[in-house]
Amino acid sequence: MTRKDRYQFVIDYFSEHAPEAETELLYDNPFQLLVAVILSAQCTDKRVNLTTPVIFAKFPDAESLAKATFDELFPIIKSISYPNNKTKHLIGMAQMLVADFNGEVPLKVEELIKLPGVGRKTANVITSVIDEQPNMAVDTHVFRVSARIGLTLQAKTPLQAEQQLIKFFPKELIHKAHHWLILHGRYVCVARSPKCEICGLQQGCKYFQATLKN
DNA sequence: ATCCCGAGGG
DNA sequence: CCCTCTGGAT
Repeated sequence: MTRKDRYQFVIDYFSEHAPEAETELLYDNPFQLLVAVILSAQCTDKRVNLTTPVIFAKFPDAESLAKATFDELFPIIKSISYPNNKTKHLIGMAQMLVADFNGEVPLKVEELIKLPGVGRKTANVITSVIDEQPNMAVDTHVFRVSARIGLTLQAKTPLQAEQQLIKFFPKELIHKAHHWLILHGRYVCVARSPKCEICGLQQGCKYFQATLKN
């Protein structure tokens, strides 16, 4: 199977079985999504979703979060990974939104990555989810699943994987493909003992074909 | 012991 | 390139 065929197989499968795939992070506006994605590093979406409503009840927008003190915010996100860093990042991020972006979330990757706590992956999530820009956020799930299936070849970094994925997925499907791969990685193609026996991608998956030989 | 929608700094 | 941050779930 050529790589192009593999991509088409994946597109056909998910178009039929997961046409509605979207983020599981809860949010009502770009600001809330940005906060949620910053918190999501090395943490489950489920836990993020338990935390963000408490934050937004007290700090509903960039202006209020910019005025928050460390000691006000830290206890709320204490049970998330890296609470120290994330507390500083969230407040700094809100302060920069107010200072440089009129309190609004910019929708350009180059501007987003200037914000504290916002790297390439987060910037790609925001621009693709909010604005459907053809950017592929490569997180741990996308990286692992793409490598297993054979969508990416010899990708050693998330950036290399991203470049391959945006080259082969049609532009208009990139923001959707991101969620296909995330959700597949979360529920089927999990890191430890992937559930190949219930996976609909067997016939197009490099990893499954390789394990068959054993 | 390993993994969860990573980012920043050296 | 490496390292650190660092809590909860399985």
